Amino acid sequence: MRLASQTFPNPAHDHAACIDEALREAQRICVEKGRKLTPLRRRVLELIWRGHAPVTAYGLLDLLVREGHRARAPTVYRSLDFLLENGLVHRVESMNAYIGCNQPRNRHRTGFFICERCGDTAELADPSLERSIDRRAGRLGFTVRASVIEISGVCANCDHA
Amino acid sequence: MRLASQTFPNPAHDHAACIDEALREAQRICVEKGRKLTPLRRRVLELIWRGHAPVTAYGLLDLLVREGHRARAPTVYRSLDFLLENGLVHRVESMNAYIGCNQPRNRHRTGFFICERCGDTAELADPSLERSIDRRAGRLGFTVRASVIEISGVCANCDHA
DNA sequence: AAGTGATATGTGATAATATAACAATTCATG
DNA sequence: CATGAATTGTTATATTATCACATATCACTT
Repeated sequence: MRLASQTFPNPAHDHAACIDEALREAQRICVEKGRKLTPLRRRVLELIWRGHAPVTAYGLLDLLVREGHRARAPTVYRSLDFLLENGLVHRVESMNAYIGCNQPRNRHRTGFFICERCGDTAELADPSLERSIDRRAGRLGFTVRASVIEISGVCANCDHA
Repeated sequence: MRLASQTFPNPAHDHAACIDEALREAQRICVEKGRKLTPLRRRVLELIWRGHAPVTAYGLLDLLVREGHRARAPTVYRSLDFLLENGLVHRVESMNAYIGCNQPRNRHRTGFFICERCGDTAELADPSLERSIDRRAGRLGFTVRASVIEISGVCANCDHA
């Protein structure tokens, strides 16, 4: 099973399975890397995967506190740092928010299509987009290290609604 | 004369002329639109054009205060809002910073190549990049409203140095 | 020139996002 | 169980951004 679609999630998909697979995959990756997916980190990742929309750090903090965890900002940011380092989540710069990575084994340069209505976000590695960037970088003599590609608009689900 | 290059600025370029042209063009655009480029807004724009690297809002505030202006955060943000609305500056999401727009007459979707060493940034409208995004959006049934494309790395000037 | 409404700016407070610094705890390993 | 490394807790603070309301300025009318 794929972790998450390269398109927008079907509103009817089995999201419990989706979360479950994301957590299993994260666990496997951490084991392989010799990193520890502690209960806290695991819980934060799970909360991020609650939906397919980006969540803010303070949103996560709220969720943790609500469920009785005596957490503060640094706790959340440290977990996020761990998850980011290990490619398990991405930061959405234009929203100061975080979203689960759907292909954590690929050190890809991905882009996000973010729906302004429902918040749902599709992450995708688009080779033609990457080639465009690389070509342009080449012409500039620019060495690419990281790329932020965040496209906002309205997804098909919301457009039809 | 072009407002600013579509490539990285030549370190030897006449930056005073660069600023001057940006301000004249901004003035013309405001007149055409019936908007007022007040002394404050003009000064903020000028400070943004001090260099070719993005500047933060509080960085601008510092500069204003240093030159004796009794400014506070809202003053700066209001000027930035005006300049953004009128396409005279862009916000760089990945840096929480602002940079002068080099083609303020085009309602373009541009991308930024940002040098991590010197901060200098090249803004460019890349039709092939736009096509890639539009094609992908089309396949997703996604309606694009805005795009954030920010590529970080090392520019040729710094790479050779 | 004075009145009026719209626009712009000043000012103090606060919200939202993120990190620093140090203490306490846990955990793997010898 | 002793030890050091990694993780988490805790307090404070830095950074980025907005709100709310007061004041000032400007364009237009009379």
